[in-house]
Amino acid sequence: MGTLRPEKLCTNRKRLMEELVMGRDVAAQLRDLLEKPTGPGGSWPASAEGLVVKILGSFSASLSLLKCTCEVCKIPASVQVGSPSSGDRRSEDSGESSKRPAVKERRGCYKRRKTSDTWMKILPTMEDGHAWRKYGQKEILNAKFPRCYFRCTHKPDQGCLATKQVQKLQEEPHMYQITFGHHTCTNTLKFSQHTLDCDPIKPYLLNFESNNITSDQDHHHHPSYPISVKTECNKEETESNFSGKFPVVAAAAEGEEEEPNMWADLLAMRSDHEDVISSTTTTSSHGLDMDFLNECVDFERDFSW
DNA sequence: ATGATTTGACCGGC
DNA sequence: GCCGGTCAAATCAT
Repeated sequence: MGTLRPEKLCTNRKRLMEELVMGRDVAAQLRDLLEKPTGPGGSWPASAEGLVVKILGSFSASLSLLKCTCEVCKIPASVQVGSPSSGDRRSEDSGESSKRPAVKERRGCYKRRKTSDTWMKILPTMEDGHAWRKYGQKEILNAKFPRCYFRCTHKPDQGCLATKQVQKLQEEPHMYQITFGHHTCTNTLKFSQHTLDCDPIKPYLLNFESNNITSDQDHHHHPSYPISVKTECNKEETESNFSGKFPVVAAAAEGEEEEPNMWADLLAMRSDHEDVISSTTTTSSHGLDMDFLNECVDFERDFSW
């Protein structure tokens, strides 16, 4: 786990909030601007682009700061979970075993993959830009929350063997310990394994700093890094039973209290690029929506870091 | 109807 | 033998 000196952490958080508030204000300005009639040919005034640049710059700085405050660790998966062999034993697993009719013979039906090609991070969001399909959930010894298992949705069509394991941290339920496997599919929506390995946020910083949201690169690097504090489970009654659907989507759909769906509008502005939204995870293009900013502000206000 | 999720069983590594 | 990862039928959601 990375550590940061408390005073530095405090400064970073303050700057983070300043950046986010500024971004929010500029976004509001942009909203007002976009509500006005468009210019000839349906184009937006040049000042809109300036505001967009400002917003992106603000987010870029914020993400940089977040990068410092988030604990992002690179621990070999082989040592990822301190699971001392001691501890309470679960006994229900070996209970009555014939509720299911005639399970077909599965002896030797699969090989457990080596973990050498996996890597673990602790992030505030489950989302990583890939499309995943949940295939299992398991209670883990000495862990309060179950571990969820996901595989790449492109396994059937591209044979991608990537899997990821997501587990809420016991101490910090809004943080997720995520173990990634390597993607072999070509449908990476946001960033490659390598870039994620270096820094989960960096690709977006690069993109932001390009200040060119309509460039062709946007096909693969649109500024929608799903950093969101809305990482709650989709079902309240099963706090640990989150589904594979990314919560940001729900967050965006829940209805904004004060801000319209500006990011949808912004994306629409770039809609001359086909089909940015090509999979379920791209619905997280709302990931940087106003809810996030509002929550950050609320979070800062309510929570003494 | 189809695809996604849930969940108990199965399997392999330690 | 225990524990965690995976399978796959059942169930749910759209």
